[in-house]
Amino acid sequence: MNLSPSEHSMDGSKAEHLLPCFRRSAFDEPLASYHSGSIISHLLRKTIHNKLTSLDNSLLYLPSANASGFDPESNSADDFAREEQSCLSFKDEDLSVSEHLQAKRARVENIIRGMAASPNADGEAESECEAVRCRRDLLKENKRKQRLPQHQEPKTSKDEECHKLKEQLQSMQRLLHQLQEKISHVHDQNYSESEEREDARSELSMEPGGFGSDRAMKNLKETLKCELTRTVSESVDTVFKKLSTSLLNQSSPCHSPDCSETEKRIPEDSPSDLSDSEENVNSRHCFESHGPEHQTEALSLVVRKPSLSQAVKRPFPLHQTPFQMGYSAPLHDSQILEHLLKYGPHSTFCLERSSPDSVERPWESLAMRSKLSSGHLGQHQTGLVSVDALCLPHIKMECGDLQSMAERSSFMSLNISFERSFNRCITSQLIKWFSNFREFFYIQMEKFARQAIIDGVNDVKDVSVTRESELFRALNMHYNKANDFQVPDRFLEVAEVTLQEFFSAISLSKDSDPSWKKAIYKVICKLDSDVPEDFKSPSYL
DNA sequence: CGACTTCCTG
DNA sequence: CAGGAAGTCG
Repeated sequence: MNLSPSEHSMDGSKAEHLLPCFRRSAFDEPLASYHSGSIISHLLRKTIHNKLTSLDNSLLYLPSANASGFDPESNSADDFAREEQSCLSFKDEDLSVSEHLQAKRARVENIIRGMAASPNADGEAESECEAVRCRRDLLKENKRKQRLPQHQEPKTSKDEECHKLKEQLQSMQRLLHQLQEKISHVHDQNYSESEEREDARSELSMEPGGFGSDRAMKNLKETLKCELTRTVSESVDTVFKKLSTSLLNQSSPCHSPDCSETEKRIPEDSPSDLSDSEENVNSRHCFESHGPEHQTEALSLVVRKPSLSQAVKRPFPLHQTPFQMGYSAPLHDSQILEHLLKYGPHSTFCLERSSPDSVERPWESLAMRSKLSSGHLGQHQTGLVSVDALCLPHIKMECGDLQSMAERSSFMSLNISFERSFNRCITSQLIKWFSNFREFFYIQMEKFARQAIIDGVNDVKDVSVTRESELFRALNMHYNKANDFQVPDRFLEVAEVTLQEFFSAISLSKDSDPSWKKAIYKVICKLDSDVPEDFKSPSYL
């Protein structure tokens, strides 16, 4: 059976409905390929984009918001309330948007609180997530209150909520105070320095000056940005280490004893094999990270393991810059930071990286460009690749001077807690995404297998997956909407095997067993690929 | 018990 | 895609 578009119900509109986040106008672009690296990169781009957008706004906003003076009882609360007012809309028709904003806000607040926490307060980071949850619950509760009669609200819980909210406010206030002090410190330092320089320059050229405060603010911003960037970078490292490990571990969903052998040995291929081994040579992706820990495992379902393995490899030598306009000369670090300040961390700035590898992978630039039109990267995207996780590790290394400056101003201590909370959030989110991707794959398999049975297919040999199959289109819409890469034949093979497994199981009514899918998972996980030796080498550390 | 996954729901 | 419940594993 060939699940062609005309034969099945999974038409484009339905696919679009299923995948609102990947919606695009053209559904009939030529089907290209999957590439796990791009998938990872998509995920991280979005993640970092979101995180940095939130963080950027928060970090750079907080000091100035209270520049007029710190008043814990009024200013912060008012600012908080104003922010609440501006961010949240409680119009009925905007409820979904409002909830979304609330969730975002909760994350931001979590991060802010993380910064406010003392470096030794391990428990605080823990409680921060709890606080965010409480806050989110509170927000939901408040919405519900608007609809319900007031007397239905227990007074005790209300008091508790007020107490929690107050604690959060106080925490934020402490943070604001700290930031204010640091601002004034940096400001004074830079102002006096610039004054000296200005005096000297005036003597020489009589040129009027007065850029001291601007410079101070710029330095401060750079410090903040650098710290933020560095933190994000390290967070991404951590995420990838955790993510790749976890996803490989769960690549054999079956936990039955007879599966142990499979779990010990790295399977050869999997439905995650979105590229075959040959194409995998080309699968090194711009988003690659590094870390102190040895990376030995990789994604299984949605993301090809070897690709992920390469995803944790440093994409470029330390002395090289990933920021490059096309293949032109690398940008100076100051340009990078300048760009970050001007256009934000998620702005379109970093194009193809300059690694010699990219020459071997002309598709990369193609893939990057294709993202332009795909709309994946959000409405703000106007260029190619964002300044995001792709480049952050590099920024980290290049801004050592600013970093030390930040250390001197004790940003490090704040940063530790910040990182911790941040890591937790971003990790869980990424894991969730990959989990969702895996889920989608199997859901589609089951769905189309059932459809085949309904369509009267009797022989499992008649079940096939081709590039013309509607099943393929559905998957491609999900994983490779912009057709960033050529889907390897191997993926089709694995998808077909999976579909046949589902078909057979359902045909034999095995789906009456609650754990009937485990047997299928067991088969599929054996199709996983080995982790490349390169990936295990110390050079990936 | 923490980390993760699957399943379900919105 | 996100959140949560429930189950699994080390």
